[in-house]
Amino acid sequence: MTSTDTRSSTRRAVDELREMIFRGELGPGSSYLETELAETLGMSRTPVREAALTLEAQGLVEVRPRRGVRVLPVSPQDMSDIYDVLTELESLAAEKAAQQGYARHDLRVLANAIDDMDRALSEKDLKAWSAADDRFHRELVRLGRNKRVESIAAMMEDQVRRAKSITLHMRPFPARSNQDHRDVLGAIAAGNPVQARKIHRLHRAATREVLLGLLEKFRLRQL
Amino acid sequence: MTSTDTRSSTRRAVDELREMIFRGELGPGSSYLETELAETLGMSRTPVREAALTLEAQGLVEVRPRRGVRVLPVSPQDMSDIYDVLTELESLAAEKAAQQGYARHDLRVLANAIDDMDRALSEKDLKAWSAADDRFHRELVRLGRNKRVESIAAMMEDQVRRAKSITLHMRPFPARSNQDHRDVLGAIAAGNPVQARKIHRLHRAATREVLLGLLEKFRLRQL
DNA sequence: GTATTTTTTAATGTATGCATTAATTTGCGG
DNA sequence: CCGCAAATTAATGCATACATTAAAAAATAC
Repeated sequence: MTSTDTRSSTRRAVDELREMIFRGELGPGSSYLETELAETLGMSRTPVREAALTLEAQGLVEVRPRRGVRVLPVSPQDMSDIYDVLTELESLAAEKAAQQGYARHDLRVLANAIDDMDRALSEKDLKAWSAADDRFHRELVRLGRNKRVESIAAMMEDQVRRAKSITLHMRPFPARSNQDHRDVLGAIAAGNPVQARKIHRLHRAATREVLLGLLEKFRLRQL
Repeated sequence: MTSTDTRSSTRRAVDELREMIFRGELGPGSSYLETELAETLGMSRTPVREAALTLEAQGLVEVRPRRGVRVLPVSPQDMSDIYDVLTELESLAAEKAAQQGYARHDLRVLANAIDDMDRALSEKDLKAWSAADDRFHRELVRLGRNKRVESIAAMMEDQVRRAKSITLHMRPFPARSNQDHRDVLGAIAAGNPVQARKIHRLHRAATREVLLGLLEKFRLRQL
């Protein structure tokens, strides 16, 4: 574990800081000095600075001269903006995926994710459901075959990760959700781009409403 | 000019390298060692490295260990991907802008850009036309009031900047284009989100087709 | 007690040095 | 001559040092 880590220090810093942010170990809104972080990660400031710049570009932190690296909190407005972007880009991906002429075989990751969600739901395992849901969305985007969409969607997902995991257990049980997933898969398999886009857009819009409603209901101004 | 530049070296490096990339002084596909760039910019490697990371996150260069900083070329596939993203996000912006209830006054930057395009066209000044066109699109996105969309659209525009300026003079005279702009403006002023989205989407899709057609016609595989 | 200026502190921005290691060149056997 | 191994080169990754300067604290004036 110590000797076989071939990653550069900068890379390690990026990976570890990301995880710490996702786990909430670096609190949203709090600031950390380069020196502290370097100390924590057991390396010098140089790779930490480079990691901070990278994370800033990914929209996870803000580097403020002399005030340290600040973990960006996510407001309801941010959530709204991000889900709007995801809705557009994933709908595009669904449309494009339906145009690729994929065979059943190409769609099996998607199908498996749907099955996993069903299973997780029947076992009331929200965490597993959420993981499978992410897998579905990520694979859908991948099938759309647009590198920019892939990386932007990944960035947006990262930005809402904390907020999603916090609200996961407040959500109404996502029973209906999987029907949408099946319909999207069906439209893609049938090579129907218009339908794929339309269904997925509605699905995403619904998720957005649920999420934003929760933030409102529980007065979550900052995540 | 020397004493009043308050920007940090890293910031200067980012700005100057960006400009050099846009102007083609750093050729697409070519690589440059950190040392060379530092030499060129008259600073040490540290800020150059940081700038390179930033530019990498913006999708303008690729940092390859021991092979230097490579200016990313843009392929027809890239153009296609990027225009798809811009089409989606700007259409969203147009829709949202139409929902904001903007008064004539709020839309005057948009209106001015349209007038500038007309003027530029009548004077056959393509460069001025292009600048005004960019202004129109940037302002449209701004009016959509979504920070993520703003920054993503700016990134995508940067990535195609070189390619656009190269193909500018190969394009058919963009005479009809401004009617679309006026219609979008009209739909926003009228508070008609559906219409605004629809028109803008068609407008963008048309631009996309023209651009991709040009790349095909002139066999531009790499820009 | 509050506002203003001065002093102090400390975090950053940048340069530099050096070990590491990928890439290149050289040398050697076939 | 060609393929492969050893030696060399050089670009990077990282640590470190230090000047700069914003922020904080202290001192002073009001």
